[in-house]
Amino acid sequence: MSTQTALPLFEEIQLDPDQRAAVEHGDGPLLIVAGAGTGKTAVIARRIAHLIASDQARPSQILALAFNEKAAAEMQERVDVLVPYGYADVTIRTFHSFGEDVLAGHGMEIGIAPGFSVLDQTAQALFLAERLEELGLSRYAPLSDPTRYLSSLASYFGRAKDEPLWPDDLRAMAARLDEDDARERALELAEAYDRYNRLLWEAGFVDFGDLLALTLRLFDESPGTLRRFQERFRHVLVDEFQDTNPVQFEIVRRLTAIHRNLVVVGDDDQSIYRFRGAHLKNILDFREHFPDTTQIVLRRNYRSTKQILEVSRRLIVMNRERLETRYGISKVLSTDAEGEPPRWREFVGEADEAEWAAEQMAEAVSSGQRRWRDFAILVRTNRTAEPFLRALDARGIPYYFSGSRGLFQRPEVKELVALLRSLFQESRPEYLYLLAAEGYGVSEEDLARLLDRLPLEPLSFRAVLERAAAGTGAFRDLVSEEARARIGEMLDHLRQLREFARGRRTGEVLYRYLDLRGVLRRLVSSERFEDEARARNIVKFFSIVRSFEKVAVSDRVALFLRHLDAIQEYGEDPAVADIDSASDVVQVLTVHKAKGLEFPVVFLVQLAASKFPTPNRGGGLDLPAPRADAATDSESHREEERRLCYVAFTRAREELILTFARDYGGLGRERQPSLFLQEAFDLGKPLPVKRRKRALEELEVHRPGLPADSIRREPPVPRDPLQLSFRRLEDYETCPLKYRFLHEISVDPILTRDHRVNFGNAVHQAVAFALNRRLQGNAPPFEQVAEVFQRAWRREGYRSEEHERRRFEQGLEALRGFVEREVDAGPPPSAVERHFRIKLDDVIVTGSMDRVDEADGRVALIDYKTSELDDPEKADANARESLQLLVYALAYRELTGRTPERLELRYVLTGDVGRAEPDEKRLEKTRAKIAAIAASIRAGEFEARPSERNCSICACRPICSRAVR
DNA sequence: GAACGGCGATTTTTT
DNA sequence: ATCGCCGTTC
Repeated sequence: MSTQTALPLFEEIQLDPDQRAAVEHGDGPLLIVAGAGTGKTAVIARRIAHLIASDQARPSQILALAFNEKAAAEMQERVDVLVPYGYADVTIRTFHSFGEDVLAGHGMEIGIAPGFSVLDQTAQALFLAERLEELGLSRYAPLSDPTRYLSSLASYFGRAKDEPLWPDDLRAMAARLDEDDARERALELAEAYDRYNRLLWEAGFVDFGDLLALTLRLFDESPGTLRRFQERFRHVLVDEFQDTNPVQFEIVRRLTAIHRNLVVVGDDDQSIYRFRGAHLKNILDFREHFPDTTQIVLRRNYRSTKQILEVSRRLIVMNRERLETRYGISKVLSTDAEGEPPRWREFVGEADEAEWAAEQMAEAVSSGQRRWRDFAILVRTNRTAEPFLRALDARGIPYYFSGSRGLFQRPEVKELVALLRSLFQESRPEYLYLLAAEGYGVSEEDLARLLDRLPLEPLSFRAVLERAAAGTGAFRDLVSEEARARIGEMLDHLRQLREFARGRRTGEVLYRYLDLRGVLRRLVSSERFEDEARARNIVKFFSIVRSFEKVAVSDRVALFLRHLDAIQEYGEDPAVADIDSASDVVQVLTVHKAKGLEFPVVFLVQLAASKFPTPNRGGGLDLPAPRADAATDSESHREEERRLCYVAFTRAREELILTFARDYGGLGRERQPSLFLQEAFDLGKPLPVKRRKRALEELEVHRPGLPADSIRREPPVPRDPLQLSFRRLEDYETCPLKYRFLHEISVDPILTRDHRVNFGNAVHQAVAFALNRRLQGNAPPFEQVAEVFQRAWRREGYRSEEHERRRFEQGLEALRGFVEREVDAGPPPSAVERHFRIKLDDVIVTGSMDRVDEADGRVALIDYKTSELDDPEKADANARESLQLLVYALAYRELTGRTPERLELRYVLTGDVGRAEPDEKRLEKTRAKIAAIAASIRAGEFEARPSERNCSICACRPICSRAVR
């Protein structure tokens, strides 16, 4: 857009010749290829104004579609400025809201419930979860974890609607797949999709995808309705066309089929939404669909310096799927602005990189050259932004970080959730723990001493806290004076609130709590930027409460908590609150979020190999298309990433600074610079790899972190002799903090037990019983085994009675097979549940082998598994690498002086067996691993190792402040 | 130059 | 649990 600030008399604003041609184009299809910074939204707005001013259309005959609300709002704003007073009823909408209107007005013509409601993402997840059993799933709802695929299913259904593909299409495509396994999976998904749609339909719901897919169906099945829309909207304009998906394109094709007044604006080089169904082919093939289309390429850039554009171009021409290569056109951008060439810099560690960036900004601001808001730090992923936030925090630089989720992970929100649960869910003492630790600052040591009492007393955790606060009897000197006071205060607040909560709404209860604690007063009067963020997050949590109040039959806290359970269980986690974008703050954004924005100075960071571009990983569920070969797939992923990088480059007006570090932790070697850095700067061959400087990164861990986010560190206590079991080793390996929680603080008694643990215990007991009887010489009848199983069965944790029933059946069935295979037949065991206790160096290792077979002079150690085995081919590898079996092998050798010949994992549910021979190398490594873990424990190292994978199945998640998602 | 094995890391976001 | 990268091995 022109930098000159003309008065809003649109005839007078300068247009360059190409822009003018686009604005004044007459009838018929028009493709405007608008490179970065060429003023495309301005051109659409100007064109709308021109259509009106030149009497080609009345405002009500114009429809402008954008793909998100931000873009629609911006367009609206510009049109409002340009159009003379009183001409404001141009229809400017997102595709989805346009579809919603169409369906609201005409949906009944194809049988859509009048007054349907639209399910947002969260509501859709809840809907799916509630009706999971009705979807006819087997593979995609495993009994061990029925909701595992829930969000994948939701996005699979969404992708299908983006096309759109209907259940019969999916079935037909599935049937054409060659491979049996792939075909079965695809058919299961097609069936579930069909049932999901029917359930939605019957309940009077539509999901987001339906807003488009059903609109298209309506147009196809109700020609009269389509006709009405065609006659009403004589001109249709589409912004960001490169990010539209097929169903959106089909909708605009229908709408413009008669008059063909379709204008699309887009840049094939900025298509970055493939993951949500956007198809580059919409824009690449536009000319095939409209052979008579006029094509205008905007080449004049009004944003960046020549130097920035040159580097950007050097990068983007590496892509093959482009309009330039397709049609031999030129998209070279021109500008008069000159500036410094973009520069790149490498650093040793990620903290250096972040601190350097923060320092650069601080200097420019303190010298008066820049304001904070002139800067943006662009990151590829939200989760890697942390070092930058830390560096900004450390210097007191105000910033805005737009994470896309994480509201429930914020300590201020966790505290509120813990409060509500402590009030109304006595069965979830873990939240009482969390409230005490995080909300009221009771120290971990004090809490640990209280937890230690728990197994000794017939008391609930709450009752133990009561006694500790009262300081009676055995509890008198258990906790510090300070802890006593804090626990007392907490219990007092809980009592007051429980009284207060009778007949009151959730929001009122929360408000009362905040008032009691003086939280709002503190936050509101604070000058600190983080406190404002905290306050906004609390407000956002309240808005979730409010939206629940709207739909809930009755707003009791208990009901809200169930709602919250569901939201959290199905992986929904709303974004943290937004800040006022007008503030003078540095913006830390993902590249996706930065699209459409511009900044005088852009730092694009973490441009290192396998950070950006991200590795191509399948994930998710694929529509049953004949799979493209892997090479093509990974190439098109790389091209999408390259476009993303191009978008990032072209956000910069004056300065573009690219950085990466050699070391981001992890990787045992130095990082290479990103492929894109090499391409853009023509660096040629990657630089030689050096070993990474380990010590530096180790220090990173101890750098003062974000407040309240790390567990308080205590001096190591004497830990000799250290006793480790396989379970402890594994827990420590997974996450040292998990080890500390479970085995040192002993939080176990207050955690809610997972149904898988209960299931596994019951099966194991039955297996052990049967094997023991066999060992004693007489195989028991199956009924007895079943009885043991039944007695060991615990009912906790299942989704529903139906789930529990099916799981029980599955267990029985598996045991039946097991008894046939291994009790009624086969060799008898030599030992069952063989306990051991051995000393390896200075560590006592304990454990219990499920089964030992010593027949014909060959020894086999066997462990029974009740987990599901997806791929039987992996069984041997699992056995080979099983830490558990390796520990047992070491133990067996220690006990008997001989190495077992074989290690086996037997999967009770499927009957699969994984076999391996223990090899000396692995045994040695295991021994070393045990020693290393022991050393770390002795040194008091309990740094959390949070990851989605670890945390999502971790029992400690409710009480852990380091848990992710 | 292919095959294998160890090791580390595990998105992006809108409606 | 899986996949990609990269170094090692044949």
